[in-house]
Amino acid sequence: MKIGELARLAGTNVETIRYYERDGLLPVPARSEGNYRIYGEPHVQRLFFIRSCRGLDMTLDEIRVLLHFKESPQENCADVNRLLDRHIGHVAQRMQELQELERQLKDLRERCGEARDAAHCGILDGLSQAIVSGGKTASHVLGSHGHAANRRLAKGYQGNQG
Amino acid sequence: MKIGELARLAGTNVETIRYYERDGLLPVPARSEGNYRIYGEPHVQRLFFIRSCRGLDMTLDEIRVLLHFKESPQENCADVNRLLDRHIGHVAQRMQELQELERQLKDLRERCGEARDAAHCGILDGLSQAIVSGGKTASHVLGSHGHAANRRLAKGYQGNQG
DNA sequence: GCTTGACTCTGTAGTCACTCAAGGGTTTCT
DNA sequence: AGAAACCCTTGAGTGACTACAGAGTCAAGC
Repeated sequence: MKIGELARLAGTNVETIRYYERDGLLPVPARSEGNYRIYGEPHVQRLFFIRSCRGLDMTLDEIRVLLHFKESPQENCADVNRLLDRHIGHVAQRMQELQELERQLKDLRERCGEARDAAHCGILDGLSQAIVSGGKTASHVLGSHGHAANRRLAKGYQGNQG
Repeated sequence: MKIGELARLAGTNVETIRYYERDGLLPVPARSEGNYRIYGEPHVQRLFFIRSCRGLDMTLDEIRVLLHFKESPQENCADVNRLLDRHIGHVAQRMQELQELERQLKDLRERCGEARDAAHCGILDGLSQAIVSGGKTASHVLGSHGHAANRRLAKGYQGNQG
């Protein structure tokens, strides 16, 4: 099959597939006479695996490790467990951070229950006083905002400025 | 004061300050004879404000809006409220996503309670079957992983591969 | 006066996981 | 034959920084 069909099957877009190929996650496929990439079932399987892992928020590097284990079935899979455990740890940690964040934001929000002029806005005052003094908690996990790329995935979200 | 002192005060590093200047978040400061940036109290205040907002995971664009309101005290601050409400919504949504993620990861983890060979690893099997078929939930908020930059902030975290 | 070291400057490139666009070639349908 | 749909490569852009190269500045000590 050609790249478009593969993309449809996997629910990705074609640029992503080509990106994975460049990045070494997908093997270089055969080419047709007209220089089109030609994929087979193994590619479908592999792409599904990758997308499945990405759906679990794993990095491409983590996925690379998992793919390695899939390719080497004789190896012990303790490392797979470790990788997953660590990943679960990251997710849990990020959730805690977000909970704290939510608390702080709600605190802040209560400082300005209704609209008045910015000069007396409790929110701006609160931010000015750097009420958020807690030490840098940022782990390897990122904030509540994604990059532009991901942001564009969000059909319902239309930029910040309103 | 010079940029290094400002950085120490705010707990940032100097590149970040110069970045904010380039990006228009910090006003262009005066220069010394030797072409060093010279900052005063207003810069300190402003940088604190920015870092405070960043600590709440706001984007630089969101912060730009807030700074605008700080500069225009006569304006009505209803937009400040809206911005904060929306931000709170994003955080809440991301938390829900992470909860679902955690559930899936733990499910997956249980498929391989103890180490055996990768050929029979329930985790790899699970990932291969694309058990995570739920629709793309990615909102404008991002995954549990940050970029390399953020990752480097995490003193305790040493890369993925182990 | 000279050296050493800490600090600062500009400019550029890299991070992650893609996405988008330009400018062309190929295939398929009518 | 012509149009539409698909595919190709290359390069640039996203956010919020970080890192580095190569140069200049400054204060302290000898």
